[in-house]
Amino acid sequence: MSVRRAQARQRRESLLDAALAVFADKGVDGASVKDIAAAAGVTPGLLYHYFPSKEGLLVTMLAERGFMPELRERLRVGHQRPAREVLVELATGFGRMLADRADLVRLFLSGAATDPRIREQLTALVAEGQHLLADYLATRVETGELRPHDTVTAAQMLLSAIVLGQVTDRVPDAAVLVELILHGLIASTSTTSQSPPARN
Amino acid sequence: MSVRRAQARQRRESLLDAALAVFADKGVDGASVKDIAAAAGVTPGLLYHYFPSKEGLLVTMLAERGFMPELRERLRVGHQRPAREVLVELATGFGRMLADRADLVRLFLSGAATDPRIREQLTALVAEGQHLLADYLATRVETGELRPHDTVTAAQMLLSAIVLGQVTDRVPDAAVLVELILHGLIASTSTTSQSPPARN
Amino acid sequence: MSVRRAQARQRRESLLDAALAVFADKGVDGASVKDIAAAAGVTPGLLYHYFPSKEGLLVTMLAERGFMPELRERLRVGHQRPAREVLVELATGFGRMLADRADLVRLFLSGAATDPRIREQLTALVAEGQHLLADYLATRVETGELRPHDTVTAAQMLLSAIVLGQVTDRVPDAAVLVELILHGLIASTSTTSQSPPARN
Amino acid sequence: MSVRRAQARQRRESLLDAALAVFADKGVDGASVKDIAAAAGVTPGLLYHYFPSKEGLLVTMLAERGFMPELRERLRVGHQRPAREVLVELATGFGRMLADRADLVRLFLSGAATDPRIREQLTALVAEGQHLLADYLATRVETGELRPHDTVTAAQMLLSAIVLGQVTDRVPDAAVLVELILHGLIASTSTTSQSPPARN
DNA sequence: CATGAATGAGATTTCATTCAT
DNA sequence: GATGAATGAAATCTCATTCAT
Repeated sequence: MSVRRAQARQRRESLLDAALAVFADKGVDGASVKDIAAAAGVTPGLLYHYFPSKEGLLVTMLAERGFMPELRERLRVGHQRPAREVLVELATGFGRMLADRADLVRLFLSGAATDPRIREQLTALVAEGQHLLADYLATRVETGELRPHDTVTAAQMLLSAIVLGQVTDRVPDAAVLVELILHGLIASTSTTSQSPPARN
Repeated sequence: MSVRRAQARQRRESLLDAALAVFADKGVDGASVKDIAAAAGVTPGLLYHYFPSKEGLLVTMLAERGFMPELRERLRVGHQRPAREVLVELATGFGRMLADRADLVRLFLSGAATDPRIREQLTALVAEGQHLLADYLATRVETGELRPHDTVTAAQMLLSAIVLGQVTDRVPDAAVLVELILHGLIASTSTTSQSPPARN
Repeated sequence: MSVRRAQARQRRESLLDAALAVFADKGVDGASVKDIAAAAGVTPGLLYHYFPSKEGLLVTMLAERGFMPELRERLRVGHQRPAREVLVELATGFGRMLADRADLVRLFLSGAATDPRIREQLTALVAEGQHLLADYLATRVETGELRPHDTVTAAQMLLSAIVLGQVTDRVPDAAVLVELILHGLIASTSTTSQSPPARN
Repeated sequence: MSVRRAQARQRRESLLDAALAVFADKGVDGASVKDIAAAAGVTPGLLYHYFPSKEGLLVTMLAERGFMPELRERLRVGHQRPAREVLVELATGFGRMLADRADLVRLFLSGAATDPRIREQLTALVAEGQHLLADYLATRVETGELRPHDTVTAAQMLLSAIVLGQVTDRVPDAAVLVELILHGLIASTSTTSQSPPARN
């Protein structure tokens, strides 16, 4: 009985993986149920035992294979550590994550135009990302490391540059990016002289 | 002779317009050739007199209705005017342009995932945009208004924030954005002289 | 389990039969997929479950309904029996076979002009036919019944006359044909003068 | 006025040539009017000034570009010359002609199955060819060079071998072919022993 | 659980022919 | 004569989904 369950879960996972791969590769509309089933090593009919429809498979896949979990993990940075360190780390890691999951990135891009569900997820994703990063920035403002500023917009700037850089194959250098950002964020005039903007 | 030609050109334009409208409305895959032809007041067959395929129509439409011309116009900013003024103006205008043509932005992004020709167009677009803006920044560096810096990355940051903001419906405030940017760019008081981390 | 399989095979056969009938009736281009499906009592879509395309159906049909098996059977003649008897029998039977399946002959010839796979099949068929007949002739040379000669060309002559005769509706008389052939092949010396069986 | 006429005739010829080439290349159904017009360097519309329809163009082309004239020329052999010489010459020349006009050969083959007009032409062609050759053979019978025999079937054998050889890329050697034929036709008795040209 | 045969609706594309210019 | 825009009909093929086995 438990074996059955395990097999079943396995199948489900296979299908989700296959769905991600094939959707990313051919786009949501371009991918046929047959393609996905084949990629998962099953027959089309079986897909309908695990998911109600192609649509349902897409939704579930987005929920279970989405960026959210990893994104949260990655942005749960130590709020006590200095900004430059944290931001460079984050920019690097975030960029790498996007590169690692190029599948999903492509899918989001191609799907955002067409599919309201994907669009929604993308928006939520961006919102959450900005929010988490902005929160961190706010704590650094409180410590006095950073000057008061519109942290959400600042977060947006950083993340946007990384995401779009990924998409257009013009990945910016993390250190440079952070350096540029920081010189608009650090709260002092003369402080700067104490910390000669290095570049990793 | 000329009348015929003119009418033909007209038809072609109609088809491109219809394509833009219908693609934007239903997505590339969701839009049928029949839909587009109907929107242009034409039989589906005629579409193939003017374009080789649905895909070809999409590519051509993006090329001819693309942002390039307007982008160039908009970035051909007065190189003598001060940065803050110019950048706010540009951020505002650029953002508005994208907003006005949100359809196109989405089609570009989604198409880029599928069609290499569209990806190429998009890449060229981004490159050109960054290049033009970076050039302007460089002249301001020369005048001493801005400190030496990696102008390309700076340009990318500004533009990315606007574009992605558009896509995710989180348009940043132009003034705020520029203010943030500038505080890393302005060749302010004494700091800069001490730390001239240039690249460009 | 087996029932399903059997039914599926049955369907496939139906489609092949229908293809042969309809192609023969209307020509390859004149026959629509719809026609063939209808003739098989099936919806057009199903055809693509069994065959990759109309063209693929044609190729497969020619391969599976082709002459090869029967040809081999027919040419596996008794190598011990005298030439005249064997050849007349063969010419008659071969001609009859072609006549019975005139449709197939025409499809082969016309398809060979278009599809390389069909051309290949046809070439193999011809080669095999010549080879088998030539082999038989060679054994008769060894027994001394026939004089040494280019057996392949001789085989080609006989078979060509029958095939082309079929295509152009000018089927030659088997006995006459063989008689003509033999009088160049028989190793005798003066026999010929004794039996001048003319016609015309 | 005469210039116009000349140009018009030129156009017509171009179209016929183009039709032959394109029909042969793609088959009658596979060739579109647009293809043919393009191959002739004109627009589809113009084709309808010179011919009533695609069908009409085909018929006219077959009539004006058919094998008949050349075939007749080639078979109008000197009836006084000895058989071996004439037949070898003829087999060689005929084979070469078919090779030179591979276009037409292919068209006849592919079209014979579908198009009754082409079928008809092919039949007529073969009939005429056999007739002409048979007539020659008959005169040689009268001179005593050849023994009495079914000259039509003999002619058919020779021509079939050449035609099918052409089609299946197994062109037989003209000399060998004629040698084989002759040894069934020559009215001699002991000749055979004098010239036992074997091959195999 | 799992298969894969079957369907029906619809999508893209082709094409011979006509005719205003 | 010559063009090429325009049409309408049809053809090939795809696909999500269902269901008997």
